[in-house]
Amino acid sequence: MNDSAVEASSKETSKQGLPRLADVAAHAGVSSKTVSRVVNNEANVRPQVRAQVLRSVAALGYRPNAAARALVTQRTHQIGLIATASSLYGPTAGLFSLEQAAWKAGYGLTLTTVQEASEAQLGEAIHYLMVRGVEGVIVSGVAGVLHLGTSTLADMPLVSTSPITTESAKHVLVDSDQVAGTRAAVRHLYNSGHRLIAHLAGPLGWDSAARRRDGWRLELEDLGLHPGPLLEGDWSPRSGYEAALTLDRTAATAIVVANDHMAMGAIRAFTEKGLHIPDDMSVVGFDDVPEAAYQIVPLTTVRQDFSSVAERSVHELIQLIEGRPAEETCIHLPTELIVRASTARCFGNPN
Amino acid sequence: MNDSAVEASSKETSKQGLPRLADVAAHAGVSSKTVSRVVNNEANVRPQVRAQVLRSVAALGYRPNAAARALVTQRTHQIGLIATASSLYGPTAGLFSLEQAAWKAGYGLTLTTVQEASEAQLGEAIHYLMVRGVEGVIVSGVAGVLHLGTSTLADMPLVSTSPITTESAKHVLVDSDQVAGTRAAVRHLYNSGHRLIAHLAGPLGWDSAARRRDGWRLELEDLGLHPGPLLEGDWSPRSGYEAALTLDRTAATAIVVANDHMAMGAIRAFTEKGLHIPDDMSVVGFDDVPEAAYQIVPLTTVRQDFSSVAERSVHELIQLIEGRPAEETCIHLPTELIVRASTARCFGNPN
DNA sequence: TCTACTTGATCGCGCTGCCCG
DNA sequence: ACGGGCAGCGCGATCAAGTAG
Repeated sequence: MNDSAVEASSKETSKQGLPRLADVAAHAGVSSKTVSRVVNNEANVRPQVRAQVLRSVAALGYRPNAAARALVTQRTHQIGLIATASSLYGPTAGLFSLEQAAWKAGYGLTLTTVQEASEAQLGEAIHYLMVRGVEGVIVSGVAGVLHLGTSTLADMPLVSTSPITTESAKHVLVDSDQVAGTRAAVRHLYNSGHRLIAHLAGPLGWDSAARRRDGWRLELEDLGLHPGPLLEGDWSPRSGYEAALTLDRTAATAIVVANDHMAMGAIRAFTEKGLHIPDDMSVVGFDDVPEAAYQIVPLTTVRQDFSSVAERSVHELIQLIEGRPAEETCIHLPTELIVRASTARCFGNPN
Repeated sequence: MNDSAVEASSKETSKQGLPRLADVAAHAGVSSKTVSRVVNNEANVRPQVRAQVLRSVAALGYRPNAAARALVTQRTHQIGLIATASSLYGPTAGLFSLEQAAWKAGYGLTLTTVQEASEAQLGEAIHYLMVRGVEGVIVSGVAGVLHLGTSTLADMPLVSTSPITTESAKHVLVDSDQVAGTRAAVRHLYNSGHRLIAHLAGPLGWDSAARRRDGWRLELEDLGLHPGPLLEGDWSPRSGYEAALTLDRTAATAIVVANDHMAMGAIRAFTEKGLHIPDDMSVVGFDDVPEAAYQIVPLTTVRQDFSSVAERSVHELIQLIEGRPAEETCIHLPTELIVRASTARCFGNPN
């Protein structure tokens, strides 16, 4: 049997039926303050007493009441997460890492969603979370640049994957290095002989989409090349398919796509048009979703490390919450180019 | 000593710097109880007074303190979500629907994760959530059958996508009708002339995987057919790829795969072995992930309506929380077979 | 006696429920 | 019909009191 059995014995009371500090104290024959000391791992309790209290805690299945504790300490150890309501791979991939990192650090996660990154919706979301007592906020996978007007909002520790206009020492950006990601993709294509390199961007209202486009353009310029056609999708496979259908086959020999799912749609479209991947068209995705490696044409892509972003976000946020100022306010984590079979040497340009 | 009465006419105080009920009361020139009435929309407040209080609330930017309120009312309007830590499409797809449904109903969502569906981990997770004051729990995307031993756990309103052994009027199952899903897939293949129909299952420790396998087997039996080979993966594209590699090409002309991502891996494997999809092998997936329609061979699959499952789950949970007993304890929502290009008529069996 | 350690009584966090005028 | 006083939810903090060396 379980020695820490959670069996409700007969005596203790509480409106919820859960045992309280006082019940443990009575059971252990000490004062409630002593129980509090033990529960909070304070010093200056005799090992004997501590052990006895611990035994009573286990016997009664006592758990401290978070509301009461929050009321008196003014601390909730809760983090709020604001996400855009969508099942995009990127935003959801880091979610559980976020929760686990928070959990390890002793924080809980309260989730809320917004439709768009307007100041109004963001403000509403943050207030919603403040009412619930969160001590900091992570904004993940939200479209644009964040504007936070009022002082109470600016005072809230906040980590975001999008840049924030508000001047505040309590705001930090943590994200993959999008620019470096598409730069690497372009360089890979260039080294394979491609000179006409298109880009299929995500919705350019999203900061991450804009930054991926910038990386593509910047690298091309550094290479002395003119940017190829620029298309725009909405992250969905369908939009990738539709955008790729509009691409003139003579306009590019390769395309950098802003995420894997649009890349899959694009490959489907190219295939329908009779182009062979990669011989007639090289395609690079972004994200490295799990199925990317197992497409009929395994996808060359830029891998993002979503867990690292999540863990770093939680880490930085907790620093902020606990009053340590951020050392860097913009943290870009590396991406990695994964070369598979959707890119090939371009023989049109034997370089 | 402390003339705490009327110090705060226009200078609100509180440890967090946030205004309290008493500050609003002072500002509006009423008692704090009256402010409480207004904030909680209680009756018996003159419109004039109500308006004045509302004005003060707005002027001070007052938001009620959730911890204090929870402490006294024993209600938090928080729902806990227990999920398995993984970025599987299914579990995450319904997540934001869950949050939005909860939000609409006036509840917040607290997230936690478990590694496996053991009683110990689940009990731990539920306790973690109880401490945080959740009034009900949704268990989503967790592997096996749930065993909840102790009485405090059995008393917690709980909605799950997995069956629960515990006898409790407060536990409800809401999920897609997995059995009907794979049954429909098998029937579709049968109607296309297939007689050798294999199954690539998810990890059979997962209840949903077991139920999908059952549907496959049951339909086959109803059709008077022997079940074809049964393979098992772990939901990942890689596992689908590896499992499909082991399938003897004479053993089946079609395969029902327990999710789309394994189906993609399987298609990749078949393609490598020189089989053409769908001519040499028909493949049916499960889920209808967004990219399924945009594969080079668009995937025939069984669509699950994750938002409906999520919304229904929240609905049922709130019924339970508010003391209305469940009318049904097992709710299965319909799935839909989406026929695309990965299945074709089997000419080996001209039927 | 003094110091170091250990324990307990009392109060109040911000809010709502009860009961009163 | 309307508004206010007061108690107390469960916990941690303060400070005083107790025990041993």
